[in-house]
Amino acid sequence: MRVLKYAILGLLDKGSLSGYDMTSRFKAELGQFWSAKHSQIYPELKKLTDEGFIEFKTVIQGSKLEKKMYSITLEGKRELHEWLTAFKPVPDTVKDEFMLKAYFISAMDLEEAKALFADQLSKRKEKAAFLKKKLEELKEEAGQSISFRSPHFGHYLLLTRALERENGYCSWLLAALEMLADDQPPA
Amino acid sequence: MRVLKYAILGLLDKGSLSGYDMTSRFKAELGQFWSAKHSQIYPELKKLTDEGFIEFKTVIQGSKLEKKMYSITLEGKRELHEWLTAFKPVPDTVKDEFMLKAYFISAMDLEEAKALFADQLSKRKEKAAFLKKKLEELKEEAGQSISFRSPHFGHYLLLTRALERENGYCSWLLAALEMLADDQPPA
DNA sequence: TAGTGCATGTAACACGTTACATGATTCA
DNA sequence: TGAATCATGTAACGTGTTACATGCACTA
Repeated sequence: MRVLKYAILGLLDKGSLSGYDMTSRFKAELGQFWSAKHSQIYPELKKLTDEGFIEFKTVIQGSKLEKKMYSITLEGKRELHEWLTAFKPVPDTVKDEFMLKAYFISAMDLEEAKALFADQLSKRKEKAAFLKKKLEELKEEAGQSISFRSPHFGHYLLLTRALERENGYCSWLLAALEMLADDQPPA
Repeated sequence: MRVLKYAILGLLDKGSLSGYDMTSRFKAELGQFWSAKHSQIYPELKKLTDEGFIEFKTVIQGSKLEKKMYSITLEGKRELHEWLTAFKPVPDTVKDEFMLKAYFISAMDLEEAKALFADQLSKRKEKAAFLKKKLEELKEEAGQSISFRSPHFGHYLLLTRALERENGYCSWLLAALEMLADDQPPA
């Protein structure tokens, strides 16, 4: 369904960007929920240009370095809007390698399972703390309350969801670790 | 990192299965966190057999229909165990197309955003209800309390995590919808 | 006997990552 | 002047989906 196509259109709808800029965006905030490497972005930009959804102007940076600043066309805006407002089913599978290990927990012994879950909890806690800090920075930057009209609303939604996701994972890991701690070894 | 390889080894560690059986498992419980189509499974089974991690016996079903019952080798068990107990970093990106739309919310008008979020909430609620029912069925089937020693523990972990995941998504959607409802249109 | 499910496989294509390849700019 | 960052592209490979292809078993 070419989601990268829409990710690019959405980014360009907020303003002109180079391919390099997009790569950076995927590494930053947006990266919690979508990402792509430059090797995938550049060919997609070419394709979208050919299809007429975006266009570019070559800009000289410094004295020689060329970069292509892309912007969205009217056709592109229409295409983006159509995707945005379309209802889609919830995906059946959201892949999670750690949960696959959890499903196979019976192939580990108790101490190994405890170590695995404890490691995961510490890493998830760290990520949650990082996201919490990001959210506090955003709230400070945005000043008063963030609402639908705020230019930061999209970013706010992203961060609150990512934080909720990590916190939920931590709660579950903690509950699982408690069950492991309660284990009664067979006599 | 060939995660499908380990998913297959993990499934076979619990008992012999045909390729068809594995496809069914991915459609059922395990499918919340990992899945693969038969077109990907069959070549992987061949590869794992060549590598010596699994082996098969051809069984006749009925009078003619042949099926290959795979089982894990000692080498395969060692390989599985190594993967299971290895600590890995939390992935930077867990892709979520809906969250990409949420990030681009400013390209929609208020009514469109409300409709999109309301649709997603109703679908997520439905999925949460389905998972809750599955969890209750498991608890009933397992009888007394489920612990590390229970053969259902892996399944229990999977279901509780999947349910927590959907419930968390619902809470966030509800909070977002409240913010959209509170919108003060500019005079 | 027709439809659904069981059972296995390959081919073509789409999506994604790693590696290869090059060069300019900025700042310490 | 060396390192990090800006900037763009292609090639090879790995993963994942859809479509093509076939045939048996069960049951309504």
